[in-house]
Amino acid sequence: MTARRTGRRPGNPDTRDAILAAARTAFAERGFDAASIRAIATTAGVDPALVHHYFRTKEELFRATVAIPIDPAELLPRVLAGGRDEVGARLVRTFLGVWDSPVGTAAVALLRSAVSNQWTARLLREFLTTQILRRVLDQLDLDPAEAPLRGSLVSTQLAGLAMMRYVIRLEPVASATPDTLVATIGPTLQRYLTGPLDQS
Amino acid sequence: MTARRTGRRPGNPDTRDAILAAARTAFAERGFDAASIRAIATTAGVDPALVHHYFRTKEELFRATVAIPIDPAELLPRVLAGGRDEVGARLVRTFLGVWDSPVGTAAVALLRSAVSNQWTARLLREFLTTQILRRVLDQLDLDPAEAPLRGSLVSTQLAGLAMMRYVIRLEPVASATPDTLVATIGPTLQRYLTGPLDQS
DNA sequence: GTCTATAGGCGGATAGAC
DNA sequence: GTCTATCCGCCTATAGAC
Repeated sequence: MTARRTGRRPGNPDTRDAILAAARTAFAERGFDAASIRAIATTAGVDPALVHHYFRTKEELFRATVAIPIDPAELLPRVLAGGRDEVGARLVRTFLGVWDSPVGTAAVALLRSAVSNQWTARLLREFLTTQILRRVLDQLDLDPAEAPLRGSLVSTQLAGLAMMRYVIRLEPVASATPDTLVATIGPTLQRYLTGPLDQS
Repeated sequence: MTARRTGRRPGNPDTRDAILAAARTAFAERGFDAASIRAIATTAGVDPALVHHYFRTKEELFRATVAIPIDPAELLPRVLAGGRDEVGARLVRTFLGVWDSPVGTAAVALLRSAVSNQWTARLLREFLTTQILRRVLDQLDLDPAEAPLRGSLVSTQLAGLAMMRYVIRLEPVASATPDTLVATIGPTLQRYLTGPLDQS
């Protein structure tokens, strides 16, 4: 009776991590459909059959790839702490912090895949609504009648920022400094969250 | 020597149009990679080989699908006419008019494909920069040092709007009336185009 | 113009030997 | 745990008969 009788995942941890890392970049660069298990296995230096051995299906591999590294419960308090008037700026800065980090690879994978694949789109939509938007909106104590619209407006701006900066790579947004984007896009989010909804 | 000795496209126009229509919806719903010539042919009620007969390759079929119906030279004057202070609002309204129309199907196809396919991403990027942004920015007579940033900021907001409304279908943005979106997002574009770039 | 037949490739998944 | 062998499917594209 060893100490790890429960919760132990099957397989050699090193091999498993190598597959996960290769899968993360593959899904981020090509999206769910275009990424192939065979290519991922080659990059990881393992046999394709091993990928199935560890993750059973391509879908479960994708889930393991994107689900692990994003934990909004840890980040959001930092966004919501501090003055209510700077929520927009802090939201942009935190957002960029996640996407510019290694963790952002998983986010790119999710966004890329969500566009050409129905069930990943649903995954993204549910992640947005239940994990991010609801928490932010709850904390800001908004009019319940307006909150959903405010939340989805924020989503449009942040999704577009991610698309242009990390997927399409449109300049100069793709290479702009976080400070520039915080200064320009922060006020937009601020107005979507706490400003008037009709006129600027 | 008939009147149409030159410029006559090969093939039966009806069949050709049926293929084009089927291709437009297929590319819009599934993106370039996932859409198949076989499925397009089935929807159009023709033989797969005919698709190649008319359009040679899948890539040329895609080009014919998205290139024809979008002509910014016709729309942009409407956006730019009138007061400089309402450019943002008119830009949103025109944008929604295009995407909500049948023509918008081609736009969805381009956006969806651009995410999982390099050469379509380049197609979209060049379309944005040379056909849309340059014309708008030129007409507004902006500081040349700031114009590129302003243009790409506008792109982030419009791309995100398209993503959430037409691809991910996040509510309530997906079902919002044009008036609502013009009132909320118009001011954002207005500030990106003519407002201060540092603070709101 | 239209269709049949097929070449030639890559994909996910599985069974079973070692 | 790891790998070989293989099934079975879908794809684009082409040659050539009708």
